[in-house]
Amino acid sequence: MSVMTLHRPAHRDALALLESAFGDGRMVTVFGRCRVEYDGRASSSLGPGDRLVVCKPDGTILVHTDEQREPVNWQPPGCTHRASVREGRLRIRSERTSPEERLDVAFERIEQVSAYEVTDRSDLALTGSEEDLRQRILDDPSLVEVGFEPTAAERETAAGPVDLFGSDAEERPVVVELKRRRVGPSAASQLTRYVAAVDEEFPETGVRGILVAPSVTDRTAAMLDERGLEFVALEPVGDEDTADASGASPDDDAEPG
Amino acid sequence: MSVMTLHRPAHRDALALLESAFGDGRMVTVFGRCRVEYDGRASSSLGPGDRLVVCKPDGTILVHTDEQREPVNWQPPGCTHRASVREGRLRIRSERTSPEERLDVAFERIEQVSAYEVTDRSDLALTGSEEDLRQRILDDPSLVEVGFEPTAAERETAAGPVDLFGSDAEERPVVVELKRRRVGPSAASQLTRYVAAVDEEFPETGVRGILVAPSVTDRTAAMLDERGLEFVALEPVGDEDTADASGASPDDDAEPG
DNA sequence: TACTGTATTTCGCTA
DNA sequence: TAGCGAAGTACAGTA
Repeated sequence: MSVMTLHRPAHRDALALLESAFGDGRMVTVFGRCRVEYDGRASSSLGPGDRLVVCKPDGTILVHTDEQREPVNWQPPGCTHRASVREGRLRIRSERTSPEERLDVAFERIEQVSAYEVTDRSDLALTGSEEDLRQRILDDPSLVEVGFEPTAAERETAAGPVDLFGSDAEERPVVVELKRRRVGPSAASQLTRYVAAVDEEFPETGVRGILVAPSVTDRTAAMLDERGLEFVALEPVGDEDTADASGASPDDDAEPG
Repeated sequence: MSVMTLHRPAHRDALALLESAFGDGRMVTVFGRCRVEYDGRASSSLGPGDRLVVCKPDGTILVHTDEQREPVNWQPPGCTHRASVREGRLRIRSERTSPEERLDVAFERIEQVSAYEVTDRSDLALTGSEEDLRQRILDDPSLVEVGFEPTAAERETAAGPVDLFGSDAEERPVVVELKRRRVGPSAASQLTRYVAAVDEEFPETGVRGILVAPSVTDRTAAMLDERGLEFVALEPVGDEDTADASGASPDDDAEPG
């Protein structure tokens, strides 16, 4: 069966399902009143409350409350889950090494336990990333500046890899830093680091630094200005009127009403 | 009842439960074969597969596969969820404005739908954050350096707020940047920015910059050195042997075997 | 494994 | 609301 569910199970029955599912590679959800203790890179303690706990076959565990996108507690992939019953509580312990981390969830009441057989072969196709912005520029370098000729992407420097490297119409080296959204001071610092490193490679050549992003904050614009760096406004995807609520997208066959 | 669950429901029955739960402020999980389309800050398309979809009453929606801590698709809190049935598929649409974003999940098969009544009043108590590191230093400034006197936390400068600001034994201004874990180049850049800003405030005073963190990468150490910045090794919590598997913690009443 | 940077980052805080 | 920086960030790519 694809889903196995127990409602208000006795702890020992819940335990049996959990152990079976952990052994099987099935995904598990447990909903009930629990406490959570975490110790590792940091430490945390969470008092009693109703939460949804999700255990994935890859060793991920998530503890979700009724709010926020982020789990209140979690363990990343690669952990080992074990279930047990001690002192009238169903416990799930998730551990890993390097770093040494431990998560303990103790249920005093279980409303529901489910185990799911999951199959998912599809990959996510995402557009609008920084990678898309880079491709857009490589397809048409004049978007940055007429005469700009990119010679390398992710070019290594003493300060780390530069998004785009090339030369301008006057053969001066050009360092381009790409951001998919409006940027703050850290992007200006980053570009500064790269330009300084390239400047040591090619002294006296007047290395230019160009930040390409949809927009910059005022303080960042000032920083760029002070340091003789440039800004070009550009987005990962062309002006496609992405958020058009009036026109129906091709694959959107839903109708209101 | 605290949990309401339907197994392999007809779409219209699943729809009824979803609409009721969205109206109620109950949390919902749906497990089944679905496709997902997202459009907003970026765009994505996800082909058919079995996934666990979680809808929270605060407007969060998560689409989880059997792998990774991160949902393959999501929508943050504040969104509006609507369910419908079109062309033989149960659809969940989650929308928000500013930014305009839309997530569509279309189920071709539903294995299980559950609605949960969630109550959670407990707050997470976390230790080991950067804030703890700051408090540790304010309690004993000599951890940074004998003679260091902090005068302000989060002190505003032209480059942004500085973690700790104060003076050394020789009355020189000191800028301290705190990190709870091993740091890379961006932390050095950050400190550089702050020191430059404070240096403009107090010219000719020999403003010092100190990075306080557990450790730094080699490249970062070189950057600090070049710029005349200093490093002090310190962790958010004292050496408490946090990851001690042999000794039982006070609140750990679980026994192996 | 360690280092580096991106992210539909999310989140909290402050002006 | 926008700006700014932290996070138990997670995650991918590379050396």
